[in-house]
Parts: sequence; structure tokens; C-alpha cells
Amino acid sequence: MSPLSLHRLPRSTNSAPDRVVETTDTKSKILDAAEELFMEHGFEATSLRLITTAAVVNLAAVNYHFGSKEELFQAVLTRRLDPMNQDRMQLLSAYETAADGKPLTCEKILAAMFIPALKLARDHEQGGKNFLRLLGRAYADPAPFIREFLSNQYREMIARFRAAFSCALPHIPREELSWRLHFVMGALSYTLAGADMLKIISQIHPEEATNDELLLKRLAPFLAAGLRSPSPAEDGGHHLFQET
Amino acid sequence: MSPLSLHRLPRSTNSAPDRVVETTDTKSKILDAAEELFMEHGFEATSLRLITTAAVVNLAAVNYHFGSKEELFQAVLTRRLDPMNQDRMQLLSAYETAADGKPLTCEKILAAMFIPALKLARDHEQGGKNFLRLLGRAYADPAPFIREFLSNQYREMIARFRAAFSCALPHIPREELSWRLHFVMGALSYTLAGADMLKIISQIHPEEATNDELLLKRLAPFLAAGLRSPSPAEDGGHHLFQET
DNA sequence: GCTCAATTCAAACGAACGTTTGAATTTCTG
DNA sequence: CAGAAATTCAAACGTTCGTTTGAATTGAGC
Repeated sequence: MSPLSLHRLPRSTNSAPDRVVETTDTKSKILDAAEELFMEHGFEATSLRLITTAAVVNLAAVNYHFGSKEELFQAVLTRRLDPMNQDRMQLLSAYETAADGKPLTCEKILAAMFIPALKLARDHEQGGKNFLRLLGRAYADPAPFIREFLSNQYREMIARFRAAFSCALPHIPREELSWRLHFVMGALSYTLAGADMLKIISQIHPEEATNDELLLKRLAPFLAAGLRSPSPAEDGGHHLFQET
Repeated sequence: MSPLSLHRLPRSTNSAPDRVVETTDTKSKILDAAEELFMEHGFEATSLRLITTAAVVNLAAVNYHFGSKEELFQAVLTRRLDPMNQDRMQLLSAYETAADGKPLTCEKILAAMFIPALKLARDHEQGGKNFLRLLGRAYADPAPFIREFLSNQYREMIARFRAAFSCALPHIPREELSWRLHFVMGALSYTLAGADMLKIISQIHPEEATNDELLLKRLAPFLAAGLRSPSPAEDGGHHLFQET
């Protein structure tokens, strides 16, 4: 409540992790347990008691190390989301310099978005394989603090990729392109969050449903075709939605 | 707790609403308030006290009329979802008989999915305009009872539309088609649930962002292009995701 | 070995939650 | 109008929540 209710800071700043503690420290144990439980039950339905019990840590440790449940959730997200978006932008820049001024293909730009996500999906030693599903669910969470946090985390990357798509698809009006980028983000996040909805569609082999790499390899061409499709402004203006 | 703790049933069955009560009855007032608040805050974060206060109704009325908070949520969904999916299947059948045996185009099948959704989006006298956003968020909710409910609600419609797409796109393998149908559902639900994420993409006129009709008219051609794109099995097998 | 700060711990806090209860009230029925 | 059923109501139930507290424990530096 009081504006100065800062939680106590740990002894050593995390900026210099020279010596790794032999047993994983409390902070990491909490982050790992929280990542899995938030993914499984969502933010509201996951209690701190569930998290601290799974992490074999005292209940008060969360408020001591992170300040509050909301700050813990943001820490869980930022631990992997920030490096992933940095990777995405660096990869896009690498593609652009390799292309030597020529515009990139849609597939290449989508690859710059997907490959860093795949790196997390493949991450089995680290606990990163759960993270994409948690992220996909956070996209749809109505909590204002989550929406504002994601908005700030994504602003720079989205601007960067919109510019790239704008160069790749010069004949698509900027506003139409914004919509299509929105659809791309939607299909991507829904796909990453899903795997439960797959049971509805079914007819999908279970061993494939958990393979995020094959999943994204199918998604990329699908989205590229949509991105390249003729702009509604330049086609005949079909009346798709005429009633009856 | 006890297996016989059924809530008392209302006096008149709802199957014959011959005489409408002059003032909207308690049950409808609860459903309307719950629809809006569930959309705004999600299931877990919306308390029954918030709902009953907004509906100007006694707290115990929810458990009396619906039995529990979970059953109330299902009632909110089924009130509009069930008729919408019925409309979708009827519209698809009407298109198919009108085509007289010839396969439908992707746009036509997508229209059968979108037009009933548009009818809800346009529904301003009734409170249906909030429903699509609530539905989109329910898709991503991890609560098991929500997932199972939606799975049952959608099973018949999904099977119906997959068969239609299979006729429209005979050159696409069935498994690939299941994936693409999954992407279609993802982009659709995310788009309908969004409008908050639009602030990230931005560059979209606010007055358009709330217009679900324009939104779906942009989404349909995008998805149709993706659905029609060559199957990965029949293209050259590009190595999109080669590293660097 | 002492000191002091960082961390852990058990316990409790007040608030909010979904649900239940039993009486009061309304509404239909005979 | 009397009686019964349906509905509304205020109040409380027991539980769980996020957070706080203050003492116990740990560990590095002098």
C-alpha cells in the first residue's frame, strides 16, 4: 500500500552471476515452479501456496524476492520473453544485411519470428519448453497489468517487423498490412497456446501435436500465403458476405 | 458436496416462453451482467458479488437459478453459442444444396462460419455484441471445465466444416487440412478476442477496431489464401528454418 | 568468535471468495 | 381467500487468498 513498500533487495546484484550456487537458489526454484503452474492453471487460479509448495520453499519467499504475485508473473515472462524478442530482431537484421538491400521474402521474415520461438520449444534441458504455452495464454488474459506488460515488451519488436513486411509487400496498403500482422500474431499465439483445442480438430497424430517444430513449419507457409494475397483494395470487391 | 445437492428448479419450464415478463426476469439480468463482466475480467477474476451487484439482484440468486458459478458460466456461453453453431451448419447446408453437388469455394465455407458470428457482432439491441470477445477468451482459458464444455459444443460443427473443406480442397491431405483448420480457428478466435492487442499493432483506426464486420471481411481473404496454398508435400520442400 | 546483513521460517492478518441457510416475501393455484 | 410453491433476501458459513510480521537461521567479513 505505502509507496515505499519496496521489498528488500538480495545481497548480491544479479548483474554478475560469476559463481553459480551449487544448488539452484530460491529465486530460480520459484520461477521454475511458477512458470509451470501459471501455464497449467492461469494467473488467477494459481495460488502462491501452490507455487511455493511445488518449489519446496517458504510461502513468504515470493514476497521477499519478487515483492508481489504480479511482479512474480512479470518476472516469469520477462526471463525468457526479453531474450527471445532480442533474438528475433537480431535475426531479422542479419537477414536484411545478408540480402544486401533487396527486400526479404515473407517466409524469411516469418522465419525470423519463428526460429527464436523454436529455440525455446526445443529447450528441454532448461525449462523453456513450457514457456510458449504460458505466453500464448498470457496474450488472451484480460488482466490489465498483463496486457500493459506485454504491450511494452512487444512494442519495439512489432514496429521492427512491420517495417520489414512493409518492404517485402510494397503493394499492400499500410493499414491492411497492420491487420494481417495482427492475424499472424493471432494464429501464432493461439497455435502455441493450444494443444488442448487440438482434441477438437482431432485427426492429428498425438506425437505430432506436441512437436512445436513441425507445427510451425506448417504454420509459416499458411501465413505467408495469406500475407501475399491480393489486397482487398485491388481485387474486384467481391461481396463475400452477401446474405443468403 | 452431496451428490443430490441439485438446486431447486424454477416453476415454469423455459421451453414455453409464451408470456414474457414485463420487466426482464432475474435469470436474464444475471446472464447479461455475467456476460459483460466475464468478458471484461475473465472467469476466475469475476466474483459472484460483482455480478449480482451489477445485475441488482441478490447474491444467492446465482446459486438458486444456476446452481454454481461454473454452471452460470456455461449458461452464459450456451445461450448464444448453441444457436450460432446451429446457424453455421444450416447456412453451410444451404450453400451446399444451392451449389447442386459442385464443391464450394473456401470463401463460401468461411462465409458460413463468419456470417452467424457477424450476426452476433451486429447485435446491438440484444447484448450479443460482447459475446464474441468473451468466447475468444474462453478458447484460451485453461480451466478444465471450460475446455471440456467448448470441446463438446464444437465437436459437431467442426466435423461438419472439415468435411466441407475436404471437398473444396481435395488436393490437400487430410492431416494438413486439419492443421489449417486449426490455424483458421486460431486466427478467428484471437481476432475476436483481441482489440486490446490492437494497441500493440496500432496504426489501425480506433473506429475500425471496434467494427467486427470490417474485421472479418479482412480476415476471410487472408485465411482463404492460406487454405488454398500448395501443400508442403507437393512443393519443393524448402528449408525455411535452416539456421542462419 | 563476533557482528551484521541477508535469508528463511512459522504464524497470523484481514479481506474476499463461493456457497448455504432459514425466514420473509411474492406469485401462482385451487 | 387460503394454501402451497417459487422466489428473494440478509446473514453467516467455512475456506482460501495475498500479504505481513517478527523471530530464528545462515553465512561472509573483520
